[in-house]
Amino acid sequence: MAVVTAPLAKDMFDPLCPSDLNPIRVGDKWAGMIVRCLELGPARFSQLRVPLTGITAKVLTKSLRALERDGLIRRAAGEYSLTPLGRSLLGPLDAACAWTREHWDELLDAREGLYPH
Amino acid sequence: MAVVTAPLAKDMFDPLCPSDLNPIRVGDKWAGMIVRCLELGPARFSQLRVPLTGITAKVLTKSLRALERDGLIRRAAGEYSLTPLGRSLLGPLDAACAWTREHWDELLDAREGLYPH
DNA sequence: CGGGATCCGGTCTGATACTG
DNA sequence: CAGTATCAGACCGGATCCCG
Repeated sequence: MAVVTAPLAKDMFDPLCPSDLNPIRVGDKWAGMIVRCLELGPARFSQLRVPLTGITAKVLTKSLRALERDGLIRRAAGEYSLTPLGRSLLGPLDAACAWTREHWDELLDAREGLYPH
Repeated sequence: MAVVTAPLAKDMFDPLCPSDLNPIRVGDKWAGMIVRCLELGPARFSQLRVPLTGITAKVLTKSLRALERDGLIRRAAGEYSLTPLGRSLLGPLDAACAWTREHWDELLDAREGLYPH
């Protein structure tokens, strides 16, 4: 796969999205988004910080280390990329995202009243 | 679906299984297992405690409340059961379980050395 | 039986400062 | 640039006791 040199979009993820509603998660809070970012190609630390709005260096470091420890990503020459194992995770991750998109309104309805207006 | 009167098995889940290795999760630590239990039919509080080895009443209560709040389970007449939304979650949950089974040895290898012997 | 109240130790988080 | 160190506060699951 070719290296993507285009910068990752700032609005790749909606920081206002109440993603805590999603009952399906991959790793910690950020792991799923990190995998999504790396799906497009290797990226550097500071590149990853752009779409992951509001993440601190410490937390990003911790998430990256956890993913590395679990064999899902690899670090080489200052760039992070998915391992084959990490890439294989994209399948179930897509399934989870599809489910969430499909049932998003039901999830919101279930919590209706908890988020007035 | 008929009500399952047979008790849930004590060894439905392996308490020694290092399930923290699984990068895909549904809700909190227990939510996935609870959904699995209810897949077989409605169950009561004390029935659920049997396969969920070691769970305390407080934690089970909290998990059940969270699942109820999110519209995945419903409580009626002292029995918990899956809602249609909760049942629809079984698809992606199966996909996640399949991925984990398929890559379990790779996950263990990745952490090799962290668990000596 | 089905929880609620309380306490506690560990973890996670954010902010800030510092470094190779 | 790519982190590490540190500290304070929030949050977490687990244990224990209690209650209708």
